[in-house]
Amino acid sequence: MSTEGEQTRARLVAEARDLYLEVGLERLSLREVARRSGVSAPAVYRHFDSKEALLAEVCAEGFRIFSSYLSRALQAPTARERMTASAEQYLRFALEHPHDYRAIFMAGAGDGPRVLPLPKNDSRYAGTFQFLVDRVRECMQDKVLRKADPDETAAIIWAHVHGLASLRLSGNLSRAGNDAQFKKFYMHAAEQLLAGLAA
Amino acid sequence: MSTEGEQTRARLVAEARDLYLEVGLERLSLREVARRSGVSAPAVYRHFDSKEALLAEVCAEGFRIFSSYLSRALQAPTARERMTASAEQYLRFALEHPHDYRAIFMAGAGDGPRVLPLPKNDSRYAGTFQFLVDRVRECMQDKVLRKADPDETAAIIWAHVHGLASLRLSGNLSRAGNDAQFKKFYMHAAEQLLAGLAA
DNA sequence: GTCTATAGGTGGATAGAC
DNA sequence: GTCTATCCACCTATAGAC
Repeated sequence: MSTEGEQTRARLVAEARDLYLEVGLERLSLREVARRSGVSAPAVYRHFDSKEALLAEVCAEGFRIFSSYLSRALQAPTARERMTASAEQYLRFALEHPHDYRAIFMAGAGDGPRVLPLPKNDSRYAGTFQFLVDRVRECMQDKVLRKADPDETAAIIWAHVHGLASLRLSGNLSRAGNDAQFKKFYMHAAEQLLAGLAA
Repeated sequence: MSTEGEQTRARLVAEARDLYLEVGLERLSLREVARRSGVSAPAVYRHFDSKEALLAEVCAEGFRIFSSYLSRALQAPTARERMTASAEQYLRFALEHPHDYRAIFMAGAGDGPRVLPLPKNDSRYAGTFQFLVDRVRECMQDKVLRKADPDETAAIIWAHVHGLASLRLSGNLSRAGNDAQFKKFYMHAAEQLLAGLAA
């Protein structure tokens, strides 16, 4: 069971998430979140230490959704299918949750000014990379991929799917048609990449 | 020769650019640009209609630098070398001008809220894509690349280099070592991609 | 073309009553 | 835990004198 306080907290996170999906993290204000949640702005500070703490919750939710997409790829029977399914799920997440994808993988990082509450070296990024490395190792064991440094091969594959997702969300691959046509295109592209990496 | 007014205008663009390289476009304020330029904030409006107009100049400068990188690739003697040199110059630009690369290719676009003054369907993006398509056509004529839809092949290559650049700038390919090591890695990666697309 | 002064707004965060 | 009231910093942009 949940106390009223917990309900308010959950409401705040949900409304913050909705607002973030509308206007983006940078344009999200605590005042508006509070207004939509039916409480006053200062009340937010009874549940979160700062705006950043609230946004961290919003990001965490996005990451959980992302993880659920990736984990679906594990149900495929063979190593090769798990590999292609991972790429497909990754791109599906990007297309179906563009704001989350943007926040997680396209937002400023590195030496630029940080807007998001995701720390630069968040372990969840390493987890994503490790997931791909594991899929690559499986494929190498099954001689689907050529034996090589799994980290390097995983990086190449990640760059490939991230590049497709990122350019698509930026509107620079609009020539590829609608999402259904784009999906067909990127599965075709994935096959060509695998051909270059095949055993 | 240049009037004082033109000098002030140039000074404003230069200082805006410096500030943008420090704090990013979102955190750039006209007040600070004016302060650094040695003029008052309202004076900016004698040279630019709005903040956006000033930022458009800053972005244009980044695009000009980007173009100068790409054009260097045209000096290579063969189609295949022009192709790989294009990828190399693209990635060099991203590594040597990370803020510009971020502003041009990684910033919010598509359906998200726009921060930058670059319009969604700016012709300069189409120009970048066309440049790659031209390189691909050359390679197909020289039978370096397999005959296929040049647009599709160019998109795959662009996604590949953009993915590498983007993940690198996001800090997600830090395992690849320093920039020199990373450069070696991505030239290696490019070879593997070309192998998959080769005739 | 530049200035001072200011309008008019948004934002995060706090104080203190209840 | 929630409220009202408020502080303080910052922003873009304009008005009008010089």
